[in-house]
Amino acid sequence: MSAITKRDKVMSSNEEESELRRGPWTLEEDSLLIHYIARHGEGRWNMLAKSAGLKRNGKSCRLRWLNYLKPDIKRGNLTPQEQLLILELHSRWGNRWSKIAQHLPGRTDNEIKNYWRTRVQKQARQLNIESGSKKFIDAVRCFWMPRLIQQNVNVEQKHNLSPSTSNSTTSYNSSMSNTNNLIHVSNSSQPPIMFPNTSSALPNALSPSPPPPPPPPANHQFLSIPSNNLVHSDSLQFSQALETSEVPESPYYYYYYSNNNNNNNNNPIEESWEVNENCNSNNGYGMMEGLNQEPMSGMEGYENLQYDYDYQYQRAESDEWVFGNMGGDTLWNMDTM
DNA sequence: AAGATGTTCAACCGCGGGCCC
DNA sequence: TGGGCCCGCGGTTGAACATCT
Repeated sequence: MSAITKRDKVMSSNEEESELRRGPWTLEEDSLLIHYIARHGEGRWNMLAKSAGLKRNGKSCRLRWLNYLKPDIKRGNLTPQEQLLILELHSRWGNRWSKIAQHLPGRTDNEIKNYWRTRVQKQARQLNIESGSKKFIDAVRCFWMPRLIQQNVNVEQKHNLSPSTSNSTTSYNSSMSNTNNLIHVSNSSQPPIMFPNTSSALPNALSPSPPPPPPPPANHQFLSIPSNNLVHSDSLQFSQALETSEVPESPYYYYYYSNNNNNNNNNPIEESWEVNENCNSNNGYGMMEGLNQEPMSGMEGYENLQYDYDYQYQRAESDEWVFGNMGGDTLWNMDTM
């Protein structure tokens, strides 16, 4: 018999290709795939597709299984905790969707990617900031993340985990505990903020507190948001931005983000989010007080810190939130989150 | 009510890496 | 060592649905 030429193979392959179905999966196809994998397991997708009697290529079967049919796929909207984790991990790893997805059980890389493109990038467009830019990451960390944390608090209050009244001027006491696979960041009058601790998410929140964050750079521009917007509105106008740079008056509270480069273990997540209490005057943060002090003063001893801080300040007295590194008339719409 | 526009997300595509022969 | 195959990843598309005008 004549040998099968490469051309024959290509033609045969093309004929098969033309018979392959594309587009949305039918219930029948889903059923075939589910039952075949239940009996034989997954993998070897091209062979699987043929053996299962599916007129699909292996890639399509794999995608359908991993992104839709697999039993442990989680359905429904991303929770604030999940959104927070995505923002955090993306700021660390960029578009490494599968890597990010590994830390959100039941969520697929495709889902996370879609979330990023449809929600997060939309916000970036509305803010007129290039997503992925330093400015955008700042905005995410300084504004979006705290809002998600606030959402967490609201959700947990709703579930009566810790009945209490919300009081945004309450000081955080930095107490932390680790129970039930959750990291708790709690304070005396609000329910704990919980980060999922799956795959050691944000594990270093339990490590000893790093040194206090530096004061904002002298060239930081601050925007102030009236507290009634913060509390009641889902759509915050940034147009009330202060025109001039201003160091926030203390007392204030901040979230800070530390990138602990001293930690040389193999844990892929090296950062921690912590909520700290500020600190009136005589505690090492005193350089933050007052508008007339040189913002960079008080940095002695911190020059060589291997921490990369981002921070958000809240004035306890005025209940205003002040953000660093943002400018322009912008709108951040929480409705789309 | 209907067409235009915007949004979401399942599915496809191309590419690169790893493995095997 | 190079070619073929498989797998997984990130980017992109387009159908379905929602909202706006």
